[in-house]
Amino acid sequence: MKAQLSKAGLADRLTPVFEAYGYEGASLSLLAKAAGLSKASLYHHFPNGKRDMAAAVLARAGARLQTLVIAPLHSTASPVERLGQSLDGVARLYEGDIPGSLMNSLLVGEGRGLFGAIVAGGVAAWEQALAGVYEAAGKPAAAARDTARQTLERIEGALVLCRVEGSRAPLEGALTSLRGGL
Amino acid sequence: MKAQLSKAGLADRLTPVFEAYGYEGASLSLLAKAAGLSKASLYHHFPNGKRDMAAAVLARAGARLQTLVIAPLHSTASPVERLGQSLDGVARLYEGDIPGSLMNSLLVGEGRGLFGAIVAGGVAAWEQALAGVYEAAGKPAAAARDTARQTLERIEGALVLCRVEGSRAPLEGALTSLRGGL
DNA sequence: TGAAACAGACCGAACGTTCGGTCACACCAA
DNA sequence: TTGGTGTGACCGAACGTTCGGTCTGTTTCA
Repeated sequence: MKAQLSKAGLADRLTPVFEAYGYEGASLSLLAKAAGLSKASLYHHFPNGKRDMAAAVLARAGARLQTLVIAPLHSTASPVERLGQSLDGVARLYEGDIPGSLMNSLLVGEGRGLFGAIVAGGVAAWEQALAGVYEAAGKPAAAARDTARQTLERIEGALVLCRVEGSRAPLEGALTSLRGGL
Repeated sequence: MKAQLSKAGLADRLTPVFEAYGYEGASLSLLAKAAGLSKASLYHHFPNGKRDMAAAVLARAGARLQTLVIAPLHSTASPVERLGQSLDGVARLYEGDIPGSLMNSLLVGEGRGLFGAIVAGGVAAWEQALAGVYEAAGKPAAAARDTARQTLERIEGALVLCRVEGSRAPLEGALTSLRGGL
């Protein structure tokens, strides 16, 4: 038998654990249970252990960010449509009843030294793409950068508030509000 | 010797550890080193261990939030001045080269179940006080609530970006921008 | 002298990790 | 068609380490 679960599928199963518990909080026991495998089997797929698992999860999240959120910003549609599709992508990227930001959780504690640079790269790409759309919508370059930064702040802040309130409402509210911002 | 360090002073020393590492990541070794005490001595001050320490740190942070950020919102000054003083308080509350949100770090993993309700209470009080100022500034009640929510999102989001970028700049930028929002 | 403050040594449990080995299946010569 | 061999997926059990937490004191000062 070749593989009951692909590496990507495995990463998908591990994602919610890292998202909810952070790098240090995601114990091998929790990860094994989420994967439906033993700890030893996890090492068969990720020879370098937890670091490898988190890296795979982060790579998967980066790919999803790229396709769901950033790619729509570069499409040929009108700026308003591009922003709308990208925000739809955000809603799909952060799914679930209590959405959590992997980027946020993974940067608590030890994870910051390990994955900080990767996360920073993804965020920078997102911010730049957003600024491009706002500029295409007619804003001066400096104002477009400011608006892009504000958009990121509001999305990430809303995700924090989602965890505080234990609800999806803050994210949905922020997205609705942001859609009207252009 | 009665006490080389008061409980509040001790909590202040423990704060950066919880802030940077979260609840699970903050090990007793790290906490003891930060306090300048042995693990056994920490248990003298906090009989219930890590839970007590985190609770003390959180209580201290709540008190600082109250005096630095929320109290100014309730003063007799003009709405614009009240907001300005409160944002100054935010800058002082989140000090340091790479400011971190204790509320955010502490809600990753196990901490959410332990302290989620306390944090949610503090945030709700902050949001309500903000909405009061925006309403006093002439906004309709619904719009005031929306603006208050947005302000919180931007501050918390900026703190996330501070950790991503390893810099204090996002917070300062957001505060400057928010000051101009009234 | 009595009590508070503190620390070294220690505990069972859980941590991340590794090892030895089982199992199901693909492949191939007889 | 069959039996032997190879291989990748998988797991139980254990590794050494560190975890949160406790015990038995010694020091310090009113």
